[in-house]
Amino acid sequence: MPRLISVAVPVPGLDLLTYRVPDEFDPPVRGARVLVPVGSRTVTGCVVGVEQLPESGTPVDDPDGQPIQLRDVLAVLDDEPYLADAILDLALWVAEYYLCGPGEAIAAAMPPYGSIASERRVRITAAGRDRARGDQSSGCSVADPGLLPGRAALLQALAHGRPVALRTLASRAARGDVTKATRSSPEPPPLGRASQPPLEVSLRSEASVRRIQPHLAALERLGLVETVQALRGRSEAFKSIRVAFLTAHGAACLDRGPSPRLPALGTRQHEALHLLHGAPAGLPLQVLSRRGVPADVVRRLAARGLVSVRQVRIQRDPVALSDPFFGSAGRSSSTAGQVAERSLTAEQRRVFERLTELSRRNDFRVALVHGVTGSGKTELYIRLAQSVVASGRTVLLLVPEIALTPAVASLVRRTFGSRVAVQHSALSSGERHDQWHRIRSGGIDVVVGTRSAVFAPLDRLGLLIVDEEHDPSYKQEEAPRYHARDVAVMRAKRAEAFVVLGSATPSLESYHNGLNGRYERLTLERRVQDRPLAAVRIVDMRLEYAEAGPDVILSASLREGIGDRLARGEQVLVLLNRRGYATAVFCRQCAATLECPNCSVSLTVHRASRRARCHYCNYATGVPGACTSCAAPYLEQVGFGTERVEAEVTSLFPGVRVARLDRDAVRRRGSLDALLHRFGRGDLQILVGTQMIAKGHDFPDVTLVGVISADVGLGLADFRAAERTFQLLTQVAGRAGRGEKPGEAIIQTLYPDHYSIRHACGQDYVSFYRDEMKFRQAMRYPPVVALVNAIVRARTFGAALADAAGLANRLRAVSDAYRVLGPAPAPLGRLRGEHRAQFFLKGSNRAAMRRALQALLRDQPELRRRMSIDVDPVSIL
DNA sequence: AGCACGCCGACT
DNA sequence: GTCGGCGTGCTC
Repeated sequence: MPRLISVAVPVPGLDLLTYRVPDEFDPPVRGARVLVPVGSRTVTGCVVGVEQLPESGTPVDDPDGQPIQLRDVLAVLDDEPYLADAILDLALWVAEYYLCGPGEAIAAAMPPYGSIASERRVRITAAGRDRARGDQSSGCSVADPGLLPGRAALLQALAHGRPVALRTLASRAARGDVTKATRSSPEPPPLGRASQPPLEVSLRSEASVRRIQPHLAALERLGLVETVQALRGRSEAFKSIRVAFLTAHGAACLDRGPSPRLPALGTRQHEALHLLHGAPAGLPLQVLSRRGVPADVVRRLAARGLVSVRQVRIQRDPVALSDPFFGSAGRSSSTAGQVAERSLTAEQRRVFERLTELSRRNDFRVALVHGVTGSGKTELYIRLAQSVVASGRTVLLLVPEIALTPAVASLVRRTFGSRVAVQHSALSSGERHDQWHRIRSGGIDVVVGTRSAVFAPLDRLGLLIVDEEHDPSYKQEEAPRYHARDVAVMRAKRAEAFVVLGSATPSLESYHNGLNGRYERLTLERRVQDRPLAAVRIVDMRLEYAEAGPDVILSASLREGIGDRLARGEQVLVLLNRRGYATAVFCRQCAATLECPNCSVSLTVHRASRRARCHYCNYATGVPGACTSCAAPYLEQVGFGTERVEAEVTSLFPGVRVARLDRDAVRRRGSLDALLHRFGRGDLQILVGTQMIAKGHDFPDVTLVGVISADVGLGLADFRAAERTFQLLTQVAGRAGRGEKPGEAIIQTLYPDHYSIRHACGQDYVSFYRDEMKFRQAMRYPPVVALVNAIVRARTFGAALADAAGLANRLRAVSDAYRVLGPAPAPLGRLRGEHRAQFFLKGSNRAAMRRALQALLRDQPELRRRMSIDVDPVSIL
């Protein structure tokens, strides 16, 4: 009787599928990977359940009760679980809680190169080759009269004979304008009303694949090309290097000295033997060549049997590569190397003792460490981790985004040596792969990583730390839309481990849980060494504009403040949470702004690239000289971003060493590290940037932080706008005065009386919490209720709204355990060419909300394509 | 997410 | 008719 397994496949929204295991296979264990057919392709799935075929009847029925013809597993890739039960179960919980498919959630827990999938490739046939050759020899550029030009071009692109993946072919076609050639008329679209805006097709490779598909089908029908299914994936993702060893024979020759039987050894060959003699573990060929022994010398020695060369698997080491302490930058000057020696303040000691006590109970608990910026939280984390590792359990330390990871990682590395692994998105796939396998093999005590590291395959987990737990980057904004902090808490619950959430500005959710007793609240009110918090000064920009005109960017106070610090050789951070040079291009004649053709936002001017760009879909166009709607030449660039502030600072303080830190400036790998390094070393005096500069860096020479337009974001239609603003201002003010010298923050705003700005100036979290909770209570927003956001996409706005209304009504009819709000236009009414409507579910009965949505998706699985559901949304924009 | 299928308007 | 663009449904 055939055995059956249920398998999670990496197909969005698909539930578990059941496959038969052919008798000749050993049945796979839960957590093993299997190669299975799905439709017309082959994918890597993960075994979630192993079952026996029922005695008779139909094992699996489709929704209409018809039995499904089960297919066979093609291959079993693992003898033992690839994903441990703990990880697999955690991923399945994520799928359930965040309403995504099990395969999607499991994919988030998989390392790079963990999957193999089939890929359709096309290859030219003999007949096709004849035909293509005919084209070339005929010499005329208008090829084969029997073939459309596009098809002839595709054939030419395949003429070399090797199978080509569709994606590759499509991009080649897009570049080589194969598809353009298929368009009958080369004339540009008529001017006037451009009803179809030019979607940036090249960005959507899926679309270009789609475009060539029918051409290929036609060529295949003609017998000119054929399709081959090839498995793609890397069998050996580990990196290996070639290492030379002295053989016994070689060693003997050396001992005997110059042997009459080996007269032809050159000096370099001798040298090589000597070098290898001193290195019993062998020497990599790379090292030998650096010491003057080229590879061919080694090869000759190997041919004589004096030396053997072996492939040795090595670990890529991302920490060593990007360790800022190879210089002397950033955190190093105040914390690194001092963790062990420095004695704790009385307050730190009290908190540390309590944390240690809680961690020793070996059960599930959550502590919220609410400590002001600079109160030494990182130090506590590391000491606590030490004590947990000493007790034989492992530690997972989550940090927000990559900006902080290298600094914290190398600090941790200094404490724990090589039993530390790092996981974050800026690592190459190869590095992440290596780190993942190191963790899984059990040689790791501490993992430091960003969001996705919450799935790190650590065993014997004793402690999970979520640093800066309020940080929005813990929320994944695409499927699976999980929140790493909440997944960490769930993981700890299942592993009976201890969780520490730390922040100077806790999320309202966590603080609320602290007050209601679900989390234990521990407070650090003072900075280490009793350093004062930065003095905060508000500059009312309404007064500034009245005095100095509407074009002022840096207020008189801020200019003066910067001048003072520069004179004293101190450093300055300038925050503006908005990228680019100008935020919009505005026509003074017809009042139109230059908008993205695909999204309902204005384009941002980037000066460096001389382009106007959409920050949502990446559409870019040249900055026009005249209005695109009325042709008037009176265009004005309004609003400003970091690029403009950088230019302003440069012109106000000629000769000052200033740099910009935002997503545009650090796109290249390693440039973020380099920039932070230069600033930490004092090569730069001023750093202008977005919220990236606010995140946890420790630069002791920064004594002034300036905030331009503190209210960016307050106007957004997001119920977390005030919380975000408060957090950002408090965090960035915390960057000042971390060394010997006291710090100051100057905050420019149009709303000096807004409570989030007022309380941030007083660095008064508790008052902010109280005021913000009044708003959340009144409006019934989290953490008062649970919130689910659903966005429905459609071709027209009317269709999106109508579909959303239908769904909202169905949900209302199912249960009254929650409220359904909407539908309404989504804040970004148009995104990437699609219209969007949204509705919300609010209620305190999460299970009821989840069940209703699950039922909806079960009954209308086609919705998956057009609706996205966000449980516990962090941003509703 | 792919991928196949089938409909429909445009054009030869 | 044929071509090509586009929406829809399916995947054990």
